[in-house]
Amino acid sequence: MPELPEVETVTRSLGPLVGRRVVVAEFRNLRILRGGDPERMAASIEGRRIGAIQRYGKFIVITLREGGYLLIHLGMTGRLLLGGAVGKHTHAVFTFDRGALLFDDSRQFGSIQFSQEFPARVARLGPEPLEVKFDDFAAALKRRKTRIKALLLNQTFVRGIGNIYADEALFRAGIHPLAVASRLNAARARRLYDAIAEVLTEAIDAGGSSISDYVDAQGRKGFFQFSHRVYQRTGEGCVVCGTAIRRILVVQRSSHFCPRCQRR
DNA sequence: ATCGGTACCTGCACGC
DNA sequence: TGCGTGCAGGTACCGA
Repeated sequence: MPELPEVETVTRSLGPLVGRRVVVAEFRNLRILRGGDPERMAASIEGRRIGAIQRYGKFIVITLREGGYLLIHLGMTGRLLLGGAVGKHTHAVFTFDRGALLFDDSRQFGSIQFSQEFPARVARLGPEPLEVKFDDFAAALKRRKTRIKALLLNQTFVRGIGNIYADEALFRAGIHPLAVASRLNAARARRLYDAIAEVLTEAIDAGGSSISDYVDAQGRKGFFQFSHRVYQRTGEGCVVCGTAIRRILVVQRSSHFCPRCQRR
């Protein structure tokens, strides 16, 4: 489900929570908790009010007005829902003075963490792809010998790009997923930089990609999946040249590309 | 220091 | 109908 555009959409849809006071924090599955026992965590959260709700890459950081931070990652299948029924995969429930927030995650790759200080996991991330300067992006590319697809997925390089948007950006830039990052010339670096900004902006405007069951906190689906040009289109014709889209594995992840538009 | 492979979990589509 | 296989938006950890 959630890469930068989806997490951005979810974060925006959490707006109604700002100013609400947490009455009860209930953790029903401890696997998704990071650091610390559930009782102490709940005690730290209960009674505090929601301040800013911000996205850093694929992380959501909720600042509590009386101190502390709630860090939420949606993993592959995590959802945050404003209200609704507790289900089989509901792992946390936050009840507010008005309304409730449920954390649902069938694969349990997501996580919730409380920390008094600004979370180190977020501090370690690379820059936002929509904020990084081209010169810094190009210079960082030059320093890395790994394949470009792997690098785009590396959250310490840029934060927020996942498998869908890596493939879509590489297609728009005409770059093969196995191209070596340090060997991309300035023109190709520029095309990639622009393609990343373009695809992420379009996807945010579309409310993200709803591949299976992704919805924002108010249950709304995104529709950027209808604009995917290569992702999960293996065997279908390229929208530019008609050549069949191919799928290969790069660092154990599916990579979809057009063998004609994205030459090595 | 950087890189690639693997583990972590559940659900679904598919072929037999 | 059921069973096995492969695949799925994620990160963290391990060894080379």
